[in-house]
Amino acid sequence: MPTTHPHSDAPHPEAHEPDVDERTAAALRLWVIMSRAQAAVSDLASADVARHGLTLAEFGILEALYHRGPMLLGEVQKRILVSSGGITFLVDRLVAKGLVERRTCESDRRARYAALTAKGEELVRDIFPAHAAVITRAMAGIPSEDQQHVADMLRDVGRHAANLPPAD
Amino acid sequence: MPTTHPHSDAPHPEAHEPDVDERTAAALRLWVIMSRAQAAVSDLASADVARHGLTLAEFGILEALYHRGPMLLGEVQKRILVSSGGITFLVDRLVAKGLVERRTCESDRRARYAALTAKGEELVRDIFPAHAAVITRAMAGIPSEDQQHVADMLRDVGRHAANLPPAD
DNA sequence: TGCCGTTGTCTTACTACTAAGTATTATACA
DNA sequence: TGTATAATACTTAGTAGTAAGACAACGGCA
Repeated sequence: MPTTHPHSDAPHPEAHEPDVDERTAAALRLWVIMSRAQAAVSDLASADVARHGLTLAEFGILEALYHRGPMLLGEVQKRILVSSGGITFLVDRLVAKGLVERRTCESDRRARYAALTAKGEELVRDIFPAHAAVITRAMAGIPSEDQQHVADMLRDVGRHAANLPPAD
Repeated sequence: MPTTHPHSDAPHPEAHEPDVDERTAAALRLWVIMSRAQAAVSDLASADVARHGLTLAEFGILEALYHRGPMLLGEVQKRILVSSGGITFLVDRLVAKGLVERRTCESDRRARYAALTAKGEELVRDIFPAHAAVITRAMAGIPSEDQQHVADMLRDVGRHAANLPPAD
């Protein structure tokens, strides 16, 4: 017998069938799912660092400085994917919190380094392990043995997208 | 002979080795790569819809309404992943542009539907195919035959992250 | 019926950024 | 050398959102 749902799933008369080929439909589905996954993990990570009064972007800077040592503002900017004005603003905030200091660059007087203060270093040491654990647990949705492979493919997506003409 | 790089890759004295196990390191790498891929595709998609004076969030609403028909604001909100205030604001903007209209709900006088106007419908019909093509090309970084599999895994990451306790 | 917790939208105040342009310094070249 | 171009950080103004809460209406229950 034909089953009938309590909620009608007949399409609304004002709805339109998506008329795309299966290849396109698969890409669009993947794009939506990737965005949702990224947003979900991002929310989780944000909530985690927010407990310490930090933005995800701020934490990213601290972590980069912790693991790489002092960096030029422009280098940090490229790593964190933030605008030029944004990096100035973020570093300002971290300086105000006493976690980061600016240093002049001997060989280029335009450039400034950002470096962790002792307090900043201590903070990263304190919160990094738990933060890494949160991310790791979220990412456990992908089997450990597949993670490298997925990462390789996603890296390719990033490269692909970055090299695509903005419009054509 | 030992090759020497022009740029020293000796770690900076103020840098710290990340002391995490390989499993954690892999998860963190994947997280960074996923974020970058998402950001790159998002930038591309934003630039594409910006040519028509739209935000990505605005386009998402239009597309959802086009393919599903009129929806309650709350439904749209869940689909677009935006705050409750945000959906009001976004729909306001789309109404101001003449692309969307609000309709009252017969059975619940609190609720409002959002529905495309003729102009909105025409706009989606105009720009959706090219937009889908942009996304598809970016996503081509992942071989077509792997896309379904990757989508399944990422969906799991999203579920994982959403169900994880905010902090523990 | 009248109350109470819930739901759906909207309002207000705020925030974390971006975009665009400026000042300064470095670099390449005639 | 002097000049044009590029790179680096910063400034200012603006924007797309969020968070918290108010208000109205619904639905269950005594």
